[in-house]
Amino acid sequence: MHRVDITLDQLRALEALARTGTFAAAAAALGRGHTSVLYLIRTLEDALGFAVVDRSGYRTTLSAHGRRVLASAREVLAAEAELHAAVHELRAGWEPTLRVVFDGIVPIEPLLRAVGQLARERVPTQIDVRAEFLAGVEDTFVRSAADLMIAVVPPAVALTAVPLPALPASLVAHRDHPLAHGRHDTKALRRHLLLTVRGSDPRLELPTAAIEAHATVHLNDFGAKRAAVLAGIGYGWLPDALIADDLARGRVRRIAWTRASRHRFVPRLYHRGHPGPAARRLIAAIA
Amino acid sequence: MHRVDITLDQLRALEALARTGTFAAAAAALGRGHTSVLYLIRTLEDALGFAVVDRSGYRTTLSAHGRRVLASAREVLAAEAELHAAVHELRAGWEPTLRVVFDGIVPIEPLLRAVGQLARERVPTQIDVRAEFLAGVEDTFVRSAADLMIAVVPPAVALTAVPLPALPASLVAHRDHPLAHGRHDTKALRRHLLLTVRGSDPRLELPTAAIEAHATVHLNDFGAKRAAVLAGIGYGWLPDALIADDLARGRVRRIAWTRASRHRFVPRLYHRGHPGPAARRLIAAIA
DNA sequence: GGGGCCCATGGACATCCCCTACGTGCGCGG
DNA sequence: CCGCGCACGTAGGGGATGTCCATGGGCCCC
Repeated sequence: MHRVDITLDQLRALEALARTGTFAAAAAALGRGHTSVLYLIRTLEDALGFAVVDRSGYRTTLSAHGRRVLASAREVLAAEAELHAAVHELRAGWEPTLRVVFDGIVPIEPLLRAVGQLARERVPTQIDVRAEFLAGVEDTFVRSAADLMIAVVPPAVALTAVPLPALPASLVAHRDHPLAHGRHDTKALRRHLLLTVRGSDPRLELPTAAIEAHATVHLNDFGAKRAAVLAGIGYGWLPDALIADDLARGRVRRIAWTRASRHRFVPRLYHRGHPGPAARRLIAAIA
Repeated sequence: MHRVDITLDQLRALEALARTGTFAAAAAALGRGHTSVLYLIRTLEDALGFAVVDRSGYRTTLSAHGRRVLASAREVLAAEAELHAAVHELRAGWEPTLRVVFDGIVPIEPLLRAVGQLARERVPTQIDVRAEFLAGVEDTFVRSAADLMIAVVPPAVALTAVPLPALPASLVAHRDHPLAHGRHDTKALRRHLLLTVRGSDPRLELPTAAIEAHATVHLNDFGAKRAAVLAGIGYGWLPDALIADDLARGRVRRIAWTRASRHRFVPRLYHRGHPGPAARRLIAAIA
């Protein structure tokens, strides 16, 4: 039976032999004596079970089998080159992984654009981006030991923060909802269904925190919340960016509450002490 | 400076270590003593320039760098597995390459379907399909030492042939062409422009071979020839499959020639003495 | 506290890999 | 036609390399 081990050295020898055409030139390209290449090719053929060079003529050429093996060998060597490139970048200081968790309430385009840019530059860093909502952001940030976080809820752990553009939000209801027209006080609001995302956090300091509505519905994300508002199920805070169209077409209306019908979420970009190069690039691109 | 060599053995050790979790189990999976794995990982770290396992705890785990390297290592090992698979198939008798040249006049679907099927089965054979026309088919067949050929012109070299369904063709002209209406003899045809593909071959035994028209135009393929006919430039033979729609809509008409206005091209599948498995599969699928 | 794992080190040793030296076959030019 | 250059190939030796055995020590769990 054949030996089944294949060595990268053997594949490199095959590649050099195919590229240069002769054993001697291949050996020169690899920086070794030509007998070394002879040995490598011979042991490669031993492992493969068939010849890769045609020795029938007085000058050797690659056999058809050899050319087929060469094609696969180049794949392996290309993968090895990728590994080397990644290793080189890692040695230059790039962090191997970068986990980002962000609040789905913020516009996603700047973040994705920056991530795409990094990926296009073949940075070795594996970037893992995850969307959560409100308090869920910090939960997964600490649970998965993430590096960056874009959160609206101020986190409990100590982190350095970079403020991002504020997100105006409005307290809205469907136009057919009783609260959609006229002016209402807190007592009036309390009689209707308040929609929140994942149990809105007191740290948000929303004006509605004191309402303690008769009934509250906790939804998973703002998309579901918007759908619920559009269905007339209840009322609640929604970011203006999400309902600009709905407001313009009159499908939903701001509630004229005696306290406030507008609020500004202030998302912040949080990171730990000393971000790596990829994290710095991402921070610079977002902030 | 670090050594820059990386060995497949080292990558295999890293992969086994990541998969099993401990040096001892990795060694067992690789069928060697655990010190061998220790050695491989140590020399790998030496080559990389950074640690791949985190030895700070009392149980070792992969470091973040190690996980990143592992991802690239798996790519290399996957490429190696591909190579092994190809080698295994080649040893089982599959030919490394299969060159097919066919006449563009024949319908291409059955051939492409068979090629796609082979490719889907991850056959190691590199399949190279090339379209030519008439005599050009045999030219490239002998020049590129191809294995299979679907030709309409009978080849000069001795090959075993498999007949394929005949391709009816018609002698046609545009409806506004003088030959499109009425009955014409050979002398009448000779006064008009005969369109041919790549200097039609006498071996085709077309009835028009004796015409020796006043002027003949040699085109590169039947697509161009159909376009020339539709433009009213001349008349000539076109396969019915190509002009079925044109005939139905009356854009082109069969020429009522006193000799014949229809012809049957008989394509044949030619191959050399002993086709390999991939060639046999292709022959069976087409014929 | 002891048994069971596991990592780690050191030394021995067989194998492997590469080199030097030399031989052979072929084409080419004087 | 015969040497010369080039390229492939073999033989043998020696140093590097990879693997194993034996041993030690740390930590968890019972």
